[in-house]
Amino acid sequence: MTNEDAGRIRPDVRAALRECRLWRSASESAVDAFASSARVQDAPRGTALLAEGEPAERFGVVVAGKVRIYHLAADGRRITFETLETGDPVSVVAALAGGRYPAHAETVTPATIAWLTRDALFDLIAAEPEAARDLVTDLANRVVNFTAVVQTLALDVPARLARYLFQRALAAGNPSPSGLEVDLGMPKSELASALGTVPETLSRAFARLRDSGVVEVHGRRVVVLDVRGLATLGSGYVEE
Amino acid sequence: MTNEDAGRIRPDVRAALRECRLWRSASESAVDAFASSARVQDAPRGTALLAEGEPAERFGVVVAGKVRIYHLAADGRRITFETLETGDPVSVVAALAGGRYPAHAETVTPATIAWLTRDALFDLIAAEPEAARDLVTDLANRVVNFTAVVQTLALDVPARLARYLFQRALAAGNPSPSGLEVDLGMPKSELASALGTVPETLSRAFARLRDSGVVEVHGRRVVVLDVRGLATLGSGYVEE
DNA sequence: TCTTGACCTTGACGCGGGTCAAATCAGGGA
DNA sequence: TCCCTGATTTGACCCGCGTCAAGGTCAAGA
Repeated sequence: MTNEDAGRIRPDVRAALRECRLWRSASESAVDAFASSARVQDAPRGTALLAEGEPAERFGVVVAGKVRIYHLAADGRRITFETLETGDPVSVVAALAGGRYPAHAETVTPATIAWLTRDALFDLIAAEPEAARDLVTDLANRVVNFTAVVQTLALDVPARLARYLFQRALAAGNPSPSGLEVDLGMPKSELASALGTVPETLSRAFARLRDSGVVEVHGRRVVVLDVRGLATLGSGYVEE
Repeated sequence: MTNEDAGRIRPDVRAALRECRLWRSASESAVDAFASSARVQDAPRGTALLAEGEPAERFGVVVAGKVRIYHLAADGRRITFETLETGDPVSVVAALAGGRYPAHAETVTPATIAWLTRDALFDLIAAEPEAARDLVTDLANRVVNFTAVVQTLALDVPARLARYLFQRALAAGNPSPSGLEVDLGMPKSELASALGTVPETLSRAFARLRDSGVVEVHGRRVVVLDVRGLATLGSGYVEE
């Protein structure tokens, strides 16, 4: 780990902090002050950044690279909660809650992390009410998302996959002659983990969707032929 | 629903708002101002307070009674997220996130709810930085709790039950000759829903724990004979 | 062309647990 | 005391999915 001189803020660190949605409305000077308190870590791929159960004394912001947040179940199975990229905060909720880290974090690629303290963040929101509002809104959205995750886990795997593809198709689908084309952007084994299952079961789920005629699968590229059918299989939420 | 005159704050409403941990550090005057903006609803048992999917325009605080927060899965199964009592906030995260309610809420007993607006809460935390800190901490704790819920759902039902009984035994167990006695305080069918299962499976889980010799079951009263064994079945976390 | 290895797919099998149905139990009222 | 209603328990059955094992595909490299 490298300690940065407060007087010299790395441009990539400043940019990443500026991009972080937790304090989007904060002033430039507040972010700079914040950035100058950061401790920057450049880590190779596969580095354990923090371990579940440790006291949560600090939090991070991803400056570059990808970071995986996951839980190791008692039987050794790994549940991936999320994969973080530039500008995303790492374990900020644990640090704010003041307890212990509820999950592990490790780098998936070579990555740079800026580490900050809970108190620095409290100072920031005390000084800038707009930032407090950003932070509260973001935390509230996380809770809502977790609620959705719990609900999704009640669905079977094909439905979870359908819901995932539906969201991806709407958010990042490229129109093509036969339908919306989605690039998974990760190995299917990775997707399986993100959906809370294993590659074999995911493979069968893809086969089901293919046989139902709602998607075509070509390696990592998936063509959604029937968006509405996909939404139905994913149990509703056609709205919006 | 009854609109309260701003000049006359119902004492039970004031007390409930005062008790709410979201703004524990707020001044008396701030809470009174907040309380005077509340709209109070006295609802009989079984009243639907809000429905999943509706725009989240307001949030509530339970003044009296019990409120169940739950999700209806596509197949009609009901998943109870939590049961709220006096001083607990209702759907405050949805209101803060500004989206739609992620779950249903209904009264389990006759209940009184004080309804408040998102803007009133933002005004409160803008005026009182300490309250902002309370709110942020509480939201962060909710996220951590949800993380724990997701992890718990990865366990089988006997393990989930063991974990639940372990926590209850530590938090509210009465020493008795043979061990810690815990009163479930609800029908087993209710407990089954809270643990994400059905009464039949819960009954079998109790039978497993009984046959293992870690608990005795007498209706709603459970005597924990072997706290350590219970913790082991619940997959660890003996610490603390 | 022949490896080698990463990734994906398919089949067989077992277990957990949800569902249906029936038996049992518990409490309240006439 | 007897009956009725709701809660709880038990047994039988089925389905989803995780696991183990066996290919299959593809690309890089010798």
